[in-house]
Amino acid sequence: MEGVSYKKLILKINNGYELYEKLKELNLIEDADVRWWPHSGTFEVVIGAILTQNSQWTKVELSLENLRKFNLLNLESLSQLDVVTEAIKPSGMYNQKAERLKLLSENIKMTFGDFETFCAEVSREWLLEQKGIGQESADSILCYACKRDAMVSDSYSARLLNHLGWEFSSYDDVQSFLKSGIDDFYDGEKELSIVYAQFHGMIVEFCKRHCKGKKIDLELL
DNA sequence: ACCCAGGTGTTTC
DNA sequence: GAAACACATGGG
Repeated sequence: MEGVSYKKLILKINNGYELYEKLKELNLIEDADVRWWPHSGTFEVVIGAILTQNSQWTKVELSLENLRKFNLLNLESLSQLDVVTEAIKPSGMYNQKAERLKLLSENIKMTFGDFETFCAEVSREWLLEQKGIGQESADSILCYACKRDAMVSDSYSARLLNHLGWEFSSYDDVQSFLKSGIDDFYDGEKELSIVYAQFHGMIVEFCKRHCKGKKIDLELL
């Protein structure tokens, strides 16, 4: 294939909804995979949200495979610190993460009893009180495990928006921008929670392909 | 040998 | 508050 020429254009994005529409044109996620995060709606998402912190998703998949192999993907088994630590080594920072998974699973059991009740009743505030769960992980869990209307922001979102000419100083600011316009212009075809879920998914998929560190190729936008 | 990856908590100014 | 650091592995 000779000289694929990309058309470079200065993209003017005024709010989150315009970015959402732009990304949608690129077919970054499969239609069938409605919520994008693997095994959305299951406890595995909660574990993945911790494991993926500052590590590559491909490594998280290895850790999740190990956990699955030893039947550790459940609230009861995560208390077994030693085996869990061993299983999640591929995704790094395993001592911290294993300790935090143990604490989190124990607190979920103590406060909600089971995962279904947790999903139905947990609040963002409760999640933020847990050691090892910050704003991004809290929103990821709400959005992809509990299927709530939560817009996840992350370093990819900030980086992408930076390259589009926007600067933000906090997680909240980036999140607000991403949500801006969506309530007003959204046509109601799908649930809002799925719009948010896919929006963040598309940002990640786009950046995984076109953003490396501080570099980014916006040719495709 | 360096920088990075679907962050968070702690310490220090 | 913000800035610096630890956490830890494996790929480019």
